Amino acid sequence: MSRDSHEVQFPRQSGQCQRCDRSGYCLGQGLSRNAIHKLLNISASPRLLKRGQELFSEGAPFNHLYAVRSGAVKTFKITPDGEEQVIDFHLPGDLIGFNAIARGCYTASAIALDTTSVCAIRFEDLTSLCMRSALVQEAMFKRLSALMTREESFLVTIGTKNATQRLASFLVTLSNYFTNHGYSPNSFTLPMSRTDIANYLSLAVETVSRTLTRLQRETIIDVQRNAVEIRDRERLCALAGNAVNEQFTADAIH
Amino acid sequence: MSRDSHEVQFPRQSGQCQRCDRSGYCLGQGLSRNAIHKLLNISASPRLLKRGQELFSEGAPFNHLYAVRSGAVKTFKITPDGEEQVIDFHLPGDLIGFNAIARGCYTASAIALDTTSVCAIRFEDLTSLCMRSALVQEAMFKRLSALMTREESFLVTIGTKNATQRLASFLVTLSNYFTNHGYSPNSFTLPMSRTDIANYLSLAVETVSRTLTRLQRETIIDVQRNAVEIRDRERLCALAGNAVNEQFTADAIH
DNA sequence: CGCCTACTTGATTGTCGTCAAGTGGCGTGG
DNA sequence: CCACGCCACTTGACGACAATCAAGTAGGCG
Repeated sequence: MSRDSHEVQFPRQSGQCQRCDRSGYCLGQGLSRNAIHKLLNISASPRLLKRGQELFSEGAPFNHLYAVRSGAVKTFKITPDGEEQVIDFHLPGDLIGFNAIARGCYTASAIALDTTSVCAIRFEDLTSLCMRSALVQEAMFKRLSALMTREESFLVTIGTKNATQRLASFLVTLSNYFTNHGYSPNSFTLPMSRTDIANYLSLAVETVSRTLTRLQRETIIDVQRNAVEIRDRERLCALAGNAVNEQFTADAIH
Repeated sequence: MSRDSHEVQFPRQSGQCQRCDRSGYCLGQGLSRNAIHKLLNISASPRLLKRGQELFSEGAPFNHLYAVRSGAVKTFKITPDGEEQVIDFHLPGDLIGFNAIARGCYTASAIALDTTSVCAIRFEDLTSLCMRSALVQEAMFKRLSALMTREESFLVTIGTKNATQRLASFLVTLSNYFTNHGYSPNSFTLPMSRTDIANYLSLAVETVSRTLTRLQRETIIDVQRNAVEIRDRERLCALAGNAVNEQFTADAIH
């Protein structure tokens, strides 16, 4: 890192992976205790980011993957006309930076949406660990594959769904994440702004706002600022899935 | 393969990778001669598909990656409402099936758009090769990463560009592919139908047709059936990139 | 208290999807 | 060999959904 001026330096915390409550999780579930221990030897120290602080920027040389421990991160690109295109949101348990492997430099910028703690994992170390542990290698391939699958289905979402369905999918995805991580499925806080959501879902901010309002009027959700409550999971999922019938939308307009 | 009834059987050809004119290429450039030879030992026999024949189908158990040797393949999903969503087109040199690693079954179906020859690569063999060769492992990671980057930028295309820009991007991408593979950059044949293009670019068939016509009227391209000729690469790239000025579109309408 | 930013709400426009009617190439069968 | 029918594609008319433009509201922070 000493010469890596493109990446922001953060104060080192005392704890290592051993102290992390997600010990080993960041490289994939299904790893044996043994594999986790091997892993621990290569893990770098955690870093703390304040809201709005940059983790890495597009084009910067790639050396580390980052595992999100807490908080939230968005990755994004700036299009030639100066618009921000949000690529993805990353929550605890996510690993960021895989895109950079091929080119050797990050293909997007990453900033913290909130106070965030990340573990830097030297990619060089990780690949050498993969050479020694078939389990870790398998976990890496699986993780990369899962990310591709995720992007692929997101692509289908953007390509085929309308604004309401996109928002619904987005909320359901978030809810599922929170459920899987032991939080309340039906009541959570959006770590990102409306503009971020809009840029992520390829919609205008106004459309996001209007659609959320409509979902609220339909008593499907309740939104107070960034606090979301899912009131009718049934209907939300129906919309997210593939609502063929759009009467809802028609009704909701009036 | 004996129990793999979900995958279509094709007559085995006499040649192995040794006879393939793309020897070793399928697992990534940058591999040493040595690595390629290791690779050759694990490569399975090539298969021949006729136009419209299925290589694998969504949900079938995953055992093989497929390297396209010649021809063209499309991967697609069927949405709940019965529509076909084209995920990607695959040309010679491409490796198909990475998405399946995580779940253990294919996440999309694949069919040949034309007479096509593919090499089946047993994933199990490939991972074990990765354990023995750091070069192959690196190539695999890079390839997966490159695929993610590609999907990511395609996502930006779908999310931010209009019909004209999407078509232009599509044509430029194809042209670049042909250029990189030693074919004419400005004159090629589309292996896929208008409907496939539409499903891929998330547009209506009619829009694809209209837009191609418009590009032709503007003397940017020339389309005769599936034969495409790029007449004004300059303007096509301008449209594909990020044409801020849309006068072209305005003009072309009349 | 006041400014600034984030968000909301309304009015209008435009792009693209849908519906509908052609056109043309190609294979099949008489 | 021609006629027919099928399918892929084209072209036109219309309407809908979401973007844009514009104004207004409400928190958060100095």
